[in-house]
Amino acid sequence: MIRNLVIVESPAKAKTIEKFLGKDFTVKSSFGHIRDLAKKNLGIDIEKGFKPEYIISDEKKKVVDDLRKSANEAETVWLASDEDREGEAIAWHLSEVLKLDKKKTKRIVFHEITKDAIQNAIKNPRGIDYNLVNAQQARRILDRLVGFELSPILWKKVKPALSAGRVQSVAVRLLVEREREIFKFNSTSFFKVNGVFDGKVEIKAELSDKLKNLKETLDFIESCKDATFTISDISKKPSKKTPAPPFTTSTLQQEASRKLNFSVSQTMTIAQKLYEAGHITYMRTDSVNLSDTAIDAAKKTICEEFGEKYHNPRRYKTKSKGAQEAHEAIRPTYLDNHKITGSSAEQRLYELIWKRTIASQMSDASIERTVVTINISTSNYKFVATGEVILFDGFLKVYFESSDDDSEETGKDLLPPMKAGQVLTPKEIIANERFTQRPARYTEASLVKKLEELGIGRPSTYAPTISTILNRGYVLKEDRDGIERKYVSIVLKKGKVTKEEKVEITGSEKAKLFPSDIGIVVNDFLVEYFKNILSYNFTATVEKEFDDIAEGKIEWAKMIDQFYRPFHKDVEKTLRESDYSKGERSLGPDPKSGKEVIVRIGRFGPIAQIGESNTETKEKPQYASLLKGQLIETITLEEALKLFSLPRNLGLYEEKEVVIGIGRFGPYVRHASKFVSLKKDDNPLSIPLERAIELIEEGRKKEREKVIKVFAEDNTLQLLNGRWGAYLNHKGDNFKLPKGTDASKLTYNDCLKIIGEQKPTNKKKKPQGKTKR
DNA sequence: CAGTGAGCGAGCTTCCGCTTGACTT
Repeated sequence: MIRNLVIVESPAKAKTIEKFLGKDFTVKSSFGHIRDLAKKNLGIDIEKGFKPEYIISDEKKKVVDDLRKSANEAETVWLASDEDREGEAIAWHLSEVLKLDKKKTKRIVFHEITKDAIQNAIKNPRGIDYNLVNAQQARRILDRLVGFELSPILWKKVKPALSAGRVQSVAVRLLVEREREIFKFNSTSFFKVNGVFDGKVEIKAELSDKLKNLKETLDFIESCKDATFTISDISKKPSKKTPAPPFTTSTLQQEASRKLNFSVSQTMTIAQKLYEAGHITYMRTDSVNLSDTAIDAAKKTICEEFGEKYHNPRRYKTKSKGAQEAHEAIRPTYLDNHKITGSSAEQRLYELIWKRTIASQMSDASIERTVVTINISTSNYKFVATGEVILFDGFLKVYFESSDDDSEETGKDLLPPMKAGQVLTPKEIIANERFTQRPARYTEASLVKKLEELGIGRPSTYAPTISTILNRGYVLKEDRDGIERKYVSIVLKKGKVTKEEKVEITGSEKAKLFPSDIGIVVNDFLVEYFKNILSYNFTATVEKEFDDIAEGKIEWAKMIDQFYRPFHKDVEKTLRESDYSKGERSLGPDPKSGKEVIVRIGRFGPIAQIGESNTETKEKPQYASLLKGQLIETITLEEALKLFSLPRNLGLYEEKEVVIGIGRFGPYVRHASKFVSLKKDDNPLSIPLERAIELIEEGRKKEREKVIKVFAEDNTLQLLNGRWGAYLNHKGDNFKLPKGTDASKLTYNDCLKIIGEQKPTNKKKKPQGKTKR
């Protein structure tokens, strides 16, 4: 017999709460939403006022059955999901699905997981807020309508199995537009002049202005030969630095990316582990709020470890409006725990969270900036030396937030004592040609930051959204090598001016997001026909209306109707009038044949094509796939023509032809009817025979190592080496080895046992298998 | 490891936000 059943969203939260409530209360979890719109036929009856059809998915049936059983037994059911739109909807779905009797059902919310807060909530129950529920239903239905009406248009007009949605399509748009800014960007050069002056310590100064061109720079450097350098002014300015607020999902993803090189999904998986182990508070939150308990604990830790003057209590306000303070910021549950046990990634992420939280409750750092101005007797330009002294480190003792732009660090060293009027002797004056910087490509984390600024997506969806646009092939996450760039360097040393041309590497990228051709074509198509939904403020606009529904100012079905009618008209018009979209672009005539060279999206990806097929003359065009990194939008005629040199015969090896080509899995070398993929750095257009042979041999070695053991008793049973280590193969079925098995020691009987006990891992998905995002 | 939308053709793909496992060749 259960007297009181409390239902929350997450099992970890259930466990914590149960401790506070005593034995009269049983706490269970709904594991998020328990039902959703049916996937067939939209799941919405548009004719009947957008009536939603909700379905409990197979995975959730067990959870629901269990909850139903407990609810029937219970005297009182307490629905304790979050206070926001989604949480209210969860409570409502529960009350509907479990057919809860209103008299014995109570809705409660708490803002903090503490004994007091929870007991207080129990004392102040309320009913379900149907306006809030309706706002959620409107959000859900709008997203379904947009996603399930736009995606099929893409299947017909671009390519099957593509997708579009309120969030993902705007994310792709951001990347496409940034890439276009980069195409268009024209870098201009200027000269930056640095002076090094003698002193007890070297004094490094920078010319206050950038010089426009080479002539001006040479004139200036010449003029420095006979110049006197005098300190004209020394000013000292106090300044301070303030700690960043505690982590939200988005800021945690950004810092873990910058400081630890984690992808956003890695960060979330590790944070989930920390949460389940009880080390940190909930990791999906947009709140920067710390509980009173946490603020007190931080005070204690800071005072004990660093002293009272390092402590400065602060309360942070979440910028995104609304009553979303249901969650706290992401923080350690026990602030006196500096470190935890766990994997190295877990430890590092925990430490980051600990430092950020502690720092947010520490004093400002106070800094003194010294600016020394140095006059040049032969010029109106001035040198400026900047020094920084930290007078009090404050929060900097534990933590400093990184920033995205990796601009060159300017020398902010300690300056030696100096006084105005002092004459300085130049040791060296260097003018280097510099270039204006193109806009930066997005990383996963900087894209999340941008989406959050636009109010698009939620903490629980940032990582899945990135996976979606990667999985659809709209976006590639890649490293790119930089290119060499020449620059001029002029040095004045010991009265002599030398001019030199130097080379630097520029534009290299690591783990950056690049839009693909398909991403660009889909984006352009959607922007042309659905400008409204693709606009950056579409979400903000509809959010306002959802808020109005939540406040009872408008009726949800009316809002949806007003959106849907014009939208659906656009959908029909687009299906009727738009052309098949393959991103075609003409590059001009082929110098050999005079036929037109075009690039476009083909059935299997972007291709270049010479000539057109002609049914009368039975003429067929030539085709060649584009290489990785080449885009329809930017490829030149010369680059495209080079692609037609594939497949290319490099010569003979062991009396058989070595051929380079591009296939389904990218560039390959073929030899004796075996295929080996080229490595990332190999260019199929220029790879030499020796390197190809190297790859062939590598391929042979791998194949030799692939088979660990074949059993004499049954040669269809093999132990093989795969991407994730050893596995068993039997007549085409694969089997996982139990954890910690030493593959080389397995006997025939051991293997038979494994096969008997396990299901093959490579079987086709169940017909009703869940979709992976 | 081909092919580069017609031209036999069923039925499928897809959204966003809540939550965890199950699972990966």
